[in-house]
Amino acid sequence: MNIGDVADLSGLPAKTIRYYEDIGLVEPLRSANGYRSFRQSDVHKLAFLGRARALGFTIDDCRSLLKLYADTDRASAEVKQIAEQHLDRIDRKIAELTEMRATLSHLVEACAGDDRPDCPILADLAMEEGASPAAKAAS
Amino acid sequence: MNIGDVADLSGLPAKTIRYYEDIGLVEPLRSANGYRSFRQSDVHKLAFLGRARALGFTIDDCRSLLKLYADTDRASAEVKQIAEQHLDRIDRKIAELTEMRATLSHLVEACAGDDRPDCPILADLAMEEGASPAAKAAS
DNA sequence: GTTGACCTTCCAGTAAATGGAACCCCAATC
DNA sequence: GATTGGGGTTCCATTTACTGGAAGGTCAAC
Repeated sequence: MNIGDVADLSGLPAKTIRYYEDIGLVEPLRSANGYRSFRQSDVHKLAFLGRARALGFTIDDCRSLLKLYADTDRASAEVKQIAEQHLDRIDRKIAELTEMRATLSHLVEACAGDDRPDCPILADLAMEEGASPAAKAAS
Repeated sequence: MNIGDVADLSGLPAKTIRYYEDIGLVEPLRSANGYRSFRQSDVHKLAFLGRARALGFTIDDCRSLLKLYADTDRASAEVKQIAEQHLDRIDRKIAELTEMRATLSHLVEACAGDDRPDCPILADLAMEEGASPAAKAAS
């Protein structure tokens, strides 16, 4: 199978598939004309990668997950550990974004958003006197 | 003031401050010995940048915000628009992460995490028969 | 035989820093 | 006076995970 077909099947852009070969995630064969020639197993692996990436796993995680998938003697604990660590990363990120969101939405609400120059958002960023209480609390 | 002092005052690493000069966010003077010489206004600007970055604004947003801050004839609407767009970005990101989190935590819960090889996480990524209902629903 | 859709490689760029090497400056101490 | 230590300087490479684009080879069809 050529790269275009695999792209369609796996949902990954051809460019990304080439990149994945580059970094050693897949190793397609080559046809006589130099075209990459993908086996079913390559397609399967790429789809696996697509789903892992969609869940936010890093490429490094994907590498480990693929290795574990190939190893029928694996302990599910190893897989679970990777997933749990990723879950932690996600939770931390969500917490961070939620905090940003809270501060930012207070500021946005406080801003008139008209043609006058007075702006609590800028005032907060500049730590001016009279900036939002939230800003003062955080300082 | 030298870069080290400014780093302490603004909370930004010296390396980052140099980077910000590189991309034109600050323009410190230079002393005779070639050292950067920061004015109060530079320190203030850097602290502003630190807070804007902490709220997740992009460097490009920061550039715009600084420009607006400097322009006493600005309309607060312009500031608010930048902030609202950023709020949207944050919301989208949170939504994305929340979805990942949901799927992933289901999988993690379903995984025994012992020394046996059977693993719903891998099964889901590989779209094997018997993978989680969530995975099937998503397909 | 030439068009058009494929495919190839390689180089550069993205966002926002960060790490490190090699080297300069300055004050204090032996 | 030499050296040590803690600043500072520049420049280059690396990070993450691709993505865009240029220049060119391949192949089936009209």
